[in-house]
Amino acid sequence: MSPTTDAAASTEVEAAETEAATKNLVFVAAERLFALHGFQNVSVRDITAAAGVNLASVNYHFGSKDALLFDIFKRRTAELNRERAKMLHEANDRNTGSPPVREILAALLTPPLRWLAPDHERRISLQFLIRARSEGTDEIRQVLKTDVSHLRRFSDALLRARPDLSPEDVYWRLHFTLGMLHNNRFAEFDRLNVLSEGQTSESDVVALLERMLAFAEAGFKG
Amino acid sequence: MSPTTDAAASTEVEAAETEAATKNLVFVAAERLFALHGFQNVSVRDITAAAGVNLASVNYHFGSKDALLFDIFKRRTAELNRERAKMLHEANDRNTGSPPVREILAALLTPPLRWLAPDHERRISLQFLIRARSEGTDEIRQVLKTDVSHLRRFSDALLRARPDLSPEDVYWRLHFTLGMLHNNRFAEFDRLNVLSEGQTSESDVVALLERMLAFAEAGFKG
DNA sequence: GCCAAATTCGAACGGCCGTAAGACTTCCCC
DNA sequence: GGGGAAGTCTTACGGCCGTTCGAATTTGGC
Repeated sequence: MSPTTDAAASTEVEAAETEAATKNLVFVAAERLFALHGFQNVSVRDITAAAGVNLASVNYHFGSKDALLFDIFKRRTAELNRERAKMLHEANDRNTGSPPVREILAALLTPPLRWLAPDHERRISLQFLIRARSEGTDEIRQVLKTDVSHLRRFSDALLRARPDLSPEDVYWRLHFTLGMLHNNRFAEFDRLNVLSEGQTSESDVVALLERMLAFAEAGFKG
Repeated sequence: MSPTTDAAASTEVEAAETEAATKNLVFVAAERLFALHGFQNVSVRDITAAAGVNLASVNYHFGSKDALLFDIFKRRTAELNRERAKMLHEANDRNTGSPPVREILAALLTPPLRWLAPDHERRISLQFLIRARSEGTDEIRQVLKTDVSHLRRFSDALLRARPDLSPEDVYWRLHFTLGMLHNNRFAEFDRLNVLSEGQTSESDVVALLERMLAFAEAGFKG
């Protein structure tokens, strides 16, 4: 930012995320590059060049490249989980007793699929999260393995909705449902378009959510 | 192999794969390391050290590290697709008219899940394939996107089994089913064990196949 | 047993990487 | 407006990377 500290500059509408300027520039540029090309294929120099900041900024503001990745992962995961928890909570309020399976699954799948919409502000964040889940550092993988408190909310809810199922049944079906979700990166959509010879114009994420919900709910019905 | 060219050495049961000795050592070591640690995290030096061969072997026998990866990918993909095609063919023979959905899905899922068995010779190959699918080079991703002839066999079969479904329905549900499958790397199993607090002793792949088939079949029933 | 081709080997090259050190600038509070 | 903290900049270090080259060695046909 140029040294013009005019008071008029405060009229900019750039939302709340403006704590340290360059720290945020790095954060956003890194998230985008990681999401598009993968962690290992993006260098610190790529990030700082894209952000228009100095090379040393990453290590100054985040400590290391690994720590930067972990920072992005933690923040976006927290955001996504917050939206999911809110929807699950609302489903609980809407229903006396346990919500039906479909509403529980909707609370799990709707937030990430909303993010996936072409014009959504968090579209790149979801791509980042999906990638970080499989390509991330050992630290990230450790968190995914050990911190299951978030998922437990959903498995508990599903167990209450379907007390006839064994916990193992619920865990596996939840696992399958998440597999369906995590498979939705860009390339796969393309494959779909090739398979269907372009007959489908379904970049419409709402329709995709409906398909996924129907499939997963049927899987739980069995 | 030591220079003992005894005729008795031919009694070894090492199957067919013995064309160039070191070329195969490199192939096997690279597949294992790529599967366990990812393409980017394994150096040519790691591979040749694990294989017990000279550093230059990779470039001499395969041309480059990328070409080595692509070579492994091509061979293992062909093997897997061959087994799937065989099962689909047998399902066609078993049934007059079109095979039921379950048998088609079984032809798709059984081979990779068989490979996943703890003592199976191709266990590491499947981990490699799952990893290459998401972390591979642009060349691999290009093949996955454009070469859909293999998957088309299955979508065609499913369309014949369920002529009431639109092609789009079939494509998406097939996509979901593959997502369930591709999500089965090692780490995820661990998460399952944590979630279920160790109550499940289900490293049994047969039971996993049954669960996946039931879930996917139900998804297609809807 | 010889020769040419195929393979293996040791060594090194150029390049990009993450990170750190130190000088310099900006900001803010007293 | 002086001074210390916070941030930015330039520069470079050490290290690992994929690949290559020419020499040494092994192999296979005659």
